[in-house]
Amino acid sequence: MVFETSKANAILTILQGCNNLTRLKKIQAHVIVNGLQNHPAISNSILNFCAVSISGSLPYAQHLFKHIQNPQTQAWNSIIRGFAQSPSPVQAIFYYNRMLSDSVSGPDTFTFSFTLKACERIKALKKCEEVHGSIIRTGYGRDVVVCTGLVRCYGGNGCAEIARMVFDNMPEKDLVAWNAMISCYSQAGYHQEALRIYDNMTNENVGVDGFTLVGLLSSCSHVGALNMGVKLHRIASEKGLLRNVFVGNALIDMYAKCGNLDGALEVFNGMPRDMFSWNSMIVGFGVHGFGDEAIYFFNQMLEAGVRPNSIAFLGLLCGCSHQGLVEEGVEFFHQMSSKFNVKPGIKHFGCIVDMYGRAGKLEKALEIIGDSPWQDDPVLWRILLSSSKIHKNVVIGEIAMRNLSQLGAVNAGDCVLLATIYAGDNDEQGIARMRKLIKNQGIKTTPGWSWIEVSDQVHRFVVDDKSHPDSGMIYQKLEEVTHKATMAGYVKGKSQFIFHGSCSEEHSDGAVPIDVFRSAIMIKTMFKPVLENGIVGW
DNA sequence: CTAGGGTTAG
Repeated sequence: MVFETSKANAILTILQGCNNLTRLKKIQAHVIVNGLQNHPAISNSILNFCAVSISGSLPYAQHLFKHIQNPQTQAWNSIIRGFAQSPSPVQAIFYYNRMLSDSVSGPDTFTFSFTLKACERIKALKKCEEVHGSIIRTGYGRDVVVCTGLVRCYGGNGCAEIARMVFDNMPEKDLVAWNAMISCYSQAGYHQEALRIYDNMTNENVGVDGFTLVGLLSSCSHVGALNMGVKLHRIASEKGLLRNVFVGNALIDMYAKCGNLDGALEVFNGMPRDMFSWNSMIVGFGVHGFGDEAIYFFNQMLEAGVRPNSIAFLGLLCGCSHQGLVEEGVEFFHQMSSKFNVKPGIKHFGCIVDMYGRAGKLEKALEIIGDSPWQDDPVLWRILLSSSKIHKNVVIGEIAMRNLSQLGAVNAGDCVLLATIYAGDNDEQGIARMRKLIKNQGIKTTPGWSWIEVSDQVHRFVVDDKSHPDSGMIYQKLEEVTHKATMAGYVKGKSQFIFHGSCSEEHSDGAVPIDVFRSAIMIKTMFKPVLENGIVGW
């Protein structure tokens, strides 16, 4: 077929600047008038626009595709790519299947990339494996981009080990490939591995960019690797990446999770902000018990014109709960749905139950559970049970336990909690009942663990852990710290009150000397598993 | 000249 080159080129230029469907259809009419509807570059360009562009139309792309007699690889790629990024990625896989079975055009690197994207999004592990086979058979197994797609696809399907194998077998790895491996580990929760990848990549001269830092920082937040985080902060600063919102947000979150709220604030002040930035600040202050600050940032966010979502409220309510700001918490809880159109989830109810519970308003807490759509979930009852323990309330404690029992959700921690309540009431029979319950039902305890970062290494440990070579020295130091804290007013078993500095009868004035606060944080960290399982003295 | 990698809750 012969086409008029000058006209075809003119139309192609116009097509490149096209940004909406109505205009495209006008150009298309022009194409037909000039007999260019079968010009390969033009028909591909039109199809690609409809399939891929945000202002295109996938149904229309499908319609066009149907009328192509022998679709070439590029046409298949357009339609597969379009569906891979659409709300229904399965369709991309249907087209891929049809391409392999019906078409003479074979898949290329683009086909595999787009198909893998679809597999990743719909979690089609079987298909991913099958595509992997085709990739190897067709000789694309050494392509960096295709392999990066495989790494992501396996990673997103919960197969981090296989992702790692694909990664290790790549003949050459560029920065994007390294970043994909890091974020794969980070998102799968293999934080130590993510950080270790960074050590390997520094030897390879591929450099570091914002993507690298975001993945690594996210892992630092999760394992509390503050020293490492600070090191990454310095790199971000050197590379001029502090005004990158993704990097900034990851830094804010890292500092906040590690308890360095000043550090979080410093980053926050020097960058453009989005919803993530505000949420990280609110949640950061909230989970560390700074309710006033959480409220302050919440209000600032509203002033900045950012609409709060459910996470913002989670941080806010958590802060109110931990600081004992009951009135404020209740007010925000109501405003959630009435003013901001955010539906409270189970965790928001959990905050409110916890808030009333800590404040000693156990009947109110019970009422909230009754009014919530989550009476069939053990979580709220368990919060009520631990509130009952704080306030030594046998009646409500037993109600909570009865509900847990009816749900078949009783665990060892629950029994310990109720037993502690009985102990406060000198109810020997009650204690014995709980002891028996644990024994008879064979309810297992999962040991809690904690961690501490020494230079760049994060050490994990459990209760009574003696596995560390320096364990003798460690326990000696712990003894020393505990002694100092006790001298300053720390009471064993009451650390959660000291930690939050308010809302308890023992420390009702809320005035806690700063060194006690620091020690309490250390003790809280070191005894975290003990406190959470409530095993002390059991 | 159509590819691949990013943050908050749990």
